[in-house]
Amino acid sequence: MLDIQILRSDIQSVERRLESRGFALDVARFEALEARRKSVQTRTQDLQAKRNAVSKSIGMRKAKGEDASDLLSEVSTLGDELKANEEALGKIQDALQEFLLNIPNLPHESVPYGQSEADNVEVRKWGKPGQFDFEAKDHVEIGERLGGLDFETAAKISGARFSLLKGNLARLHRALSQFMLDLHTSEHGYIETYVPYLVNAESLKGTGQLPKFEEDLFSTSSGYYLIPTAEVPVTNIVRGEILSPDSLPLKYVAHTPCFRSEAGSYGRDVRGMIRQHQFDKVELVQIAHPEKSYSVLEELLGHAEEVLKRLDLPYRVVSLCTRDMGFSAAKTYDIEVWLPAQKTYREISSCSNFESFQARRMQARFKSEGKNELVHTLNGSALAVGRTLVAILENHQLADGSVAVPEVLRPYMGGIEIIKAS
RNA sequence: GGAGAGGUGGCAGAGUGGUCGAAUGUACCUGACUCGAAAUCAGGCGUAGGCGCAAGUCUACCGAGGGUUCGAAUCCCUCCCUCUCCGCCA
Repeated sequence: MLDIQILRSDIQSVERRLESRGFALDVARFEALEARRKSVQTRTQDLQAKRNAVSKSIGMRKAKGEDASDLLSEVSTLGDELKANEEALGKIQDALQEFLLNIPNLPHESVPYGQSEADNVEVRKWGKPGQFDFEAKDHVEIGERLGGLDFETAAKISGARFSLLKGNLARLHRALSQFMLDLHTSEHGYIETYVPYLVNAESLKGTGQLPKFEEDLFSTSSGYYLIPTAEVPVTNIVRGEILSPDSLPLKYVAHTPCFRSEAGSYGRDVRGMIRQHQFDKVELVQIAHPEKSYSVLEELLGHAEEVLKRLDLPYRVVSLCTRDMGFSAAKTYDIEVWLPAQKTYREISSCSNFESFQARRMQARFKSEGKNELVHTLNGSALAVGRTLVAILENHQLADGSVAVPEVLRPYMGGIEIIKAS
């Protein structure tokens, strides 16, 4: 959520900056709501002040045993007008709140201007896409031949866009998340967390998924939502809190499943486990001092990249352009891993600085020289586990259809070096 | 799931219709005393918002949301959460 003060003071520049990300700010509507708010609020508060003053006098007279009937008749005429004003004010404030909740974040000045994915700017590349002296197979074929990847049974159990892993591939999947958690806790200084996978609407509003993106979420009959990312429960740890400045930055890591209904994505990535209703992710979250958040973003990005380096997976980092960024982000880097079968880089991580956008929704603050100031929130996948599994199968495949296990994972795999068909 | 007890400021804890944004204690900040610290004394010390150049002033907030009343922390309704006991369960 944006600070309403900047809409009041400089709406033109807000409009311009939002236009760069394809959002048309309804300036006229805002100004009309504000004008009405101002007059109704002033009137309401005047009436409240008057009522309070008279009521207080009534109390004082009654305490002395005096008659107060003149005051009672005086204040009774206020009632209807006050009630009407209070109701009107409530409606205006709800409308303003809804208006604000549906405005995306302002892009940081360093974000490249662009219309689509094609305008994202490559920041760096690491590793060389492997050369295969045989036809590189995709992960579906590799996995099915290894007997560890079974979409048909997953479809029977649940439906489309679910997967079933077995044997060494299931173990590899577990090894990946263990490895990632261990790396981030022991070398990068994150605190491991275990969090709820079902959350309330307030938390989703805090991180920006609600009210605008309800259709992307799965929900339960009892009013809970399944988390679309660990960002939601982990970031909401600080919702409504006032932190001490020396506790910053808070660094949390969580391994969770993520559930996305991906309405509207039908037809995209229908094959394989690239786009699923359920996938695992190891997520990094930092709660940072506003002055430090951009150096924290670089650091967090580096932590995600480190996973790929240790797994020996070629990748590149791109800075998302204005139109490609998510609703809540001020700046986002995507990490894309090389997939030999598709002969292209595909997203495997997304690292963002939300500045105070989520913090304002959550009222997450810290004490700064006696005053409360909003924190900045950041997060990044490090990494999406399912897609990492895909990348390993494809990049480390061997001519005979087996797959080499990256060295750092072998301790988690009971020393297995090669996954062969069973 | 059943029965009961609760939710008040950073913490503890008063307050059951009126001058209560809220006693008191404690923590914290400032000042005095001290070479310094402790102790003591004095003052300050919640959040969000409106109006105002400012000084300031007004409004709202006692788990959340409704209601009764001239007036609600206090009464009524709904919901959430915590604790105790029982049941069930991993």
